[in-house]
Amino acid sequence: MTEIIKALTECELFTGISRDGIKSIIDLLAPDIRSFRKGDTIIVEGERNREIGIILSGGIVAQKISADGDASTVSEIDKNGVFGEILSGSTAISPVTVTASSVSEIMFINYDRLIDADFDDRDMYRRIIRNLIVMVSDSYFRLQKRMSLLTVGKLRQRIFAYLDSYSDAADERGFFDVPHTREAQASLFGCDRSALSRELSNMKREGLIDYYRNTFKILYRS
Amino acid sequence: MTEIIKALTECELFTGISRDGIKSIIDLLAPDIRSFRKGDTIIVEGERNREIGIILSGGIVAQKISADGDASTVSEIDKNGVFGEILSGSTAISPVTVTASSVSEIMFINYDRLIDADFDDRDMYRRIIRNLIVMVSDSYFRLQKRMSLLTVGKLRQRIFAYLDSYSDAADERGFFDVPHTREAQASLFGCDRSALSRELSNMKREGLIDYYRNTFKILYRS
DNA sequence: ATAATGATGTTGCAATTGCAACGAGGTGAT
DNA sequence: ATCACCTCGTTGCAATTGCAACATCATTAT
Repeated sequence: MTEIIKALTECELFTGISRDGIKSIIDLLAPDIRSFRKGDTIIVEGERNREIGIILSGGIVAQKISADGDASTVSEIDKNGVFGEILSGSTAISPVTVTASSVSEIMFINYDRLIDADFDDRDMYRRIIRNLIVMVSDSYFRLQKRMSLLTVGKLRQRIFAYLDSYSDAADERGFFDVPHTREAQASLFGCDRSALSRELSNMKREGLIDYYRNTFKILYRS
Repeated sequence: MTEIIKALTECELFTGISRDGIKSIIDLLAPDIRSFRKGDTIIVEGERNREIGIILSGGIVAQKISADGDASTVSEIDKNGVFGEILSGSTAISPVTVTASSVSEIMFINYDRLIDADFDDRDMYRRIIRNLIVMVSDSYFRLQKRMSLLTVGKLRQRIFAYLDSYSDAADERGFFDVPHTREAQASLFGCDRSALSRELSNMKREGLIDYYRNTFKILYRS
């Protein structure tokens, strides 16, 4: 039990709440804790879901099953991560199927029970509500930012927009790392991996950027 | 005052709350009501915002000002609509500039004051919180759906995905209307208007769809 | 060291799409 | 009715991108 509470202190939903506070919340909400083996289904695409999932150990993967049967991964979340919180609060049905990516232990907080709970400490209630709303709102803006990467005119502009967003962390020589593989980058830009490699080559040849694998440097911002 | 309350009953944030309830909320939160002339700035891109705006009359437009100075409209909201609620609850700065699209009267509810308010009626508080979260969560899924339109492989698939989402409202002959101009559709699909017109022609010629202007019919789903 | 595996770079070719320019139909104001 | 304006369709051409196949470079296991 103390083990669980310790894990929850690392969870965004409980930001700013003490261990004692978390303990009292657990007592009040009596959340389910369920175990999953790798590949077990947690949320089914097309169904409603009113549980906020907190990953105590292991991880999950959210996938969309296309009409022709193959699964495309939408997001992966690991220990201390939260999932299902946006869906719980919405009127929508799940756009994805969620499965365990490894042996996992997950705590489920019922959304309605959370909202309707009678907290003695109203400030603590407000704090959780604030945390919950921040998580959903920030997700919205992250998604919006990702979308802007997809809609900017040409591949080259998208690459620059992407590199810009990481260039803050450049070292004294101007080099910085990006966290995605070429394949993942291509998916962010909505293009083919080879098209991306090709355009990166072009930009290097034209003297606009320098790079090796995942380390980049912007030489000239067209 | 009764006029204002009547307007607020049409507002999503107050869904399920009686007029008396709305009145007591107004008394408690003492929201600002400000007037704007067409073109007046309400929210500035890059700044924080902690106010939920409710449009009592008139309308607003949210725009992104690109580096080369021209403004692209991100969204438009009219009477009884709400804006700024996602931004208020997030840690983000505004990605858009919001201006009045006509002479407008707007009520601003301070986010922190709303969350921290001491409601006598806790159920009413919960109701507003629920409404607020539903609005943000649903916005997330709307955005996600729009993004999926952009990322699906080919233009033709995107067109089908788009038409599908409106084909529920088909009449007995299978025709249905869509609410966007070609230009707006092209923007949704992230393509050129002429490319869209061309592909629509192709699909008509191949016998997959029939259409005239904004009225469509799906003949054969490839 | 060698082999196996995975990520990245390169390239030819074909298909898709962007761009620009123009024509046709529809709508509203005068 | 005429004109101005807006939306939509069409088309030629060039640029971009997708696809597929193969080469190179790194990393890890044996």
